[in-house]
Amino acid sequence: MKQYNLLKQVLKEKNLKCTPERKAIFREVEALDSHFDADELFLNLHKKNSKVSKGSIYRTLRIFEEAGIIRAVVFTERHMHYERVIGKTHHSHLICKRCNRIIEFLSSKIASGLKEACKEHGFKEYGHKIESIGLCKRCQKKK
Amino acid sequence: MKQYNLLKQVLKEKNLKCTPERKAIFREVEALDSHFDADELFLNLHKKNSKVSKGSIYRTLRIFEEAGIIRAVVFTERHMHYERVIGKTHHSHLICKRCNRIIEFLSSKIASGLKEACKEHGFKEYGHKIESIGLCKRCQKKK
DNA sequence: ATGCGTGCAAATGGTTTGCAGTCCA
DNA sequence: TGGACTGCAAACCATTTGCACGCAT
Repeated sequence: MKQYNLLKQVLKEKNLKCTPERKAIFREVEALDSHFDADELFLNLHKKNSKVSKGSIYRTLRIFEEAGIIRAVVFTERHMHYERVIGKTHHSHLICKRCNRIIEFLSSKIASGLKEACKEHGFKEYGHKIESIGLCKRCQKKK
Repeated sequence: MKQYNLLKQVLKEKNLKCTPERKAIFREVEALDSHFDADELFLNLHKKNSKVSKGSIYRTLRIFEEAGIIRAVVFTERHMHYERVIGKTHHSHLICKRCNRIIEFLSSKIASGLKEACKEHGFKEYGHKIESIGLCKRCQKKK
């Protein structure tokens, strides 16, 4: 028994259908607490015998992103990464260039600074990403 | 007579050669005040009869990015965008989802919030990107 | 001289798309 | 029932790479 209420609501708003494939992807996204990409999703789903095609995954991820269920985040490599938005606090990222580790953090200063800027420019914000690139503590010591 | 001192210094540090192609790309990057992508660079250079190949442009952009001369910024579309870092203040972006306009802004609150977070996690920052996605003033009125 | 850098073109690979069949609503 | 979805595979397209030649050092 799963809570697909949110999913159904989102899909209904956009006049889209609630298919088993979309449910499976939604379930998997909910289960993942860290960042993920299309390929991970594909592999995870296949391990669980939900054989959703790559095409459908890409199509669905776009829908979920537009609906604000997930957001695109890191682009160190050449493909897209996502993270769930729903049920997570809005945080920023420190990304280690060496080991690719991602440290999440919260900052009220940054949040309020951003809010001020939006107000000043009459900008209506949907979401944001804040990413610092550098070396994590561990990797600094490595040389 | 151009100032290639910075370029030469950067290249020497990495044991790389200062070729006419790299000079041309550097000159073009200096001339551009707004964001750009590899293709724009390619077209601009060809208009000016500097026939640098796409391959070399991509190779050079990577070098420049690693050297901190430029940085990668917006990814609304499926290809990479860059902006010059040298000679520009460190700013953040408000990106309009509808018209793709980019508003640059500065915030000391955000800067200090980031600095705090780095300190707290022992993170050595090389650079960061701060991007808000939403609707600009003009596009909000459009409907 | 010599080996790094370039142009060119072919290869890559994540993502998109067209199509025919399937299946929610 | 009928249009929306899916799987599949081909198409896309920005970026990367291999190679032989050319030039900076």
